[in-house]
Amino acid sequence: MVFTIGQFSKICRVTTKTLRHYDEVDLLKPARVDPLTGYRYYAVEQIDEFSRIALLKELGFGLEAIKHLLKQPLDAAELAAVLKDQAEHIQQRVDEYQRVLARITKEIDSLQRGKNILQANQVNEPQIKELQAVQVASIRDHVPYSKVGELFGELLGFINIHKLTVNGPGIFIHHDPEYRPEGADLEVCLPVAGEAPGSGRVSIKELPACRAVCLLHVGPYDQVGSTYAGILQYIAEKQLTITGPSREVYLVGPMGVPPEKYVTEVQFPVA
Amino acid sequence: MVFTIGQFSKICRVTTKTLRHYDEVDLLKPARVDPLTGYRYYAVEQIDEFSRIALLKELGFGLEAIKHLLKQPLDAAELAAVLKDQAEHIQQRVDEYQRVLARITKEIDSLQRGKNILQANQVNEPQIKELQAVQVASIRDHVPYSKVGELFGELLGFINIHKLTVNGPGIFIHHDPEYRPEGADLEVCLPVAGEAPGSGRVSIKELPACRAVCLLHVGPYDQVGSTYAGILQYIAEKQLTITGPSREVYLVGPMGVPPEKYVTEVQFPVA
DNA sequence: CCTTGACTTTACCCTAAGGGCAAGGTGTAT
DNA sequence: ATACACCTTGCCCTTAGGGTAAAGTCAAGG
Repeated sequence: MVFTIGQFSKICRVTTKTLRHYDEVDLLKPARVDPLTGYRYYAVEQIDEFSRIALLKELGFGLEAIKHLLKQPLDAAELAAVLKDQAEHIQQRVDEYQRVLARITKEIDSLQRGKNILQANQVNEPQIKELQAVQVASIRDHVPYSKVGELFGELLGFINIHKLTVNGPGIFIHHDPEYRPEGADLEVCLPVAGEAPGSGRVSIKELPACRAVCLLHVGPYDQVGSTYAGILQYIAEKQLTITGPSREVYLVGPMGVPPEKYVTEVQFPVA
Repeated sequence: MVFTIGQFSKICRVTTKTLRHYDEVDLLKPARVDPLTGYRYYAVEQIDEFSRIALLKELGFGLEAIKHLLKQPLDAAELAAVLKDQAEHIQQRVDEYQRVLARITKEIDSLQRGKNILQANQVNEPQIKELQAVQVASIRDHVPYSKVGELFGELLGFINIHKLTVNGPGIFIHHDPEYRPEGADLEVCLPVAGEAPGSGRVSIKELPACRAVCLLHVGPYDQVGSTYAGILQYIAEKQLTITGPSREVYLVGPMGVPPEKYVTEVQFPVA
């Protein structure tokens, strides 16, 4: 008993296009292909073969994965492990979407309180952001501000030695509650990927996620004061509470561009 | 204040590739493009423009949708409606994935009871399927079996007149509890898409979803008896209860192929 | 003035799972 | 012989960019 592709597609309730695709990717080859005409002919047993593929597809596997799963037979325990793994992947997807849903309802909410998200913001309006946790290499020390560049150099040396990868802009944390012209309690951080032990002055740690009021500062650092003032005024207006030391993130920093082009984001953790 | 694409990408925490892509699809064009070099230059205000795009993206909108959303300003009520609509779409995705999750856990379950899904089935082993609900045009009448072809012809005429589209194989429902050689209580159905009133003998209705024991029958109809026997034996073995009239689905039917190539699926609704 | 290195440009191919279409060959029935 | 349904390959399309290459541009240092 053998079927043409059209008949087989009706039996399996799929399009011929799909069957040709499966042929092409070696997932389900026809039992016979006429060497003269190229016509594909499928055998009855392939109905079952197809239905196993369809089952795996309903479980969310990709064609490549299905191919491997069908290639060599797994015993029940192995298969169960694969399925559990798959379930985890799907669960991650679900979690992602549910975060998105939460964000949407939050936005609808704030919309009804009169904030239209799509309205253009004033460029220099502070914004509340949810900062994500990030792994960094960091050095904390009491040094004058002018030495900050050297600390970043030290970090880069450490990162090179330990073969880590920098994956984000430099961060500068201001541990002093008030301004102190020299010997301030400073911490410089570079986001890194990879594992390494801290050593000497350098430690590997995680900057915790937090909510923060953020404001971009464009231009040289000597005018950063007004940006701080802007944030602090915003915090006062909204009656927020500062919950940690402020950070500066060097988005476009002193390498390669003149000071007027520096871009720094100033962040104050708040609740 | 104006930035090159690299600087702007750092400020916005996004790759240059993405910015070029947004340029290409007219989502975010640089404030100025040097006509000689093609260099893109972005203005400070575009940081805000970008952040609105990023926000919408976090809400799960596609780039095309974002473009339309940003093109003409919506008021709060309209925007809220759009967001609710979007939330519904996302919710559908979540539901789909959760159905998949349910299927996976079900399969793990049956795996632990010793059924390996990936094992090749006997080709003629009955299977339990969840049949989906489907809208059909149908005629029910007491006629001899030999007139069934004419009933399908009548349905096709109706479908042509009302400009419906057939979107599935013909279905034949056996309303008699036992065999009756003539004047049996038969119903023939064709799955259709579109809306139309029933008229005369033809009615538009929905075949309800159900669980059914299914078995393929390959070959001419006069040997269909053994297929019925196979199903009924299976039902008896598994101690299932028949919950409705049996159906035959004409997967590869009498049009264009000789009787030995007919493929029919026999289905018995069970609980 | 020249070189160097960082940065930028366009252009092409890739992703997953097919959908749509066109031009041309094939099978079967009348 | 012809009509018509069916089959073939081939090409382009979908999302949101990623990767790479070859070549042009920018600013700084010698």
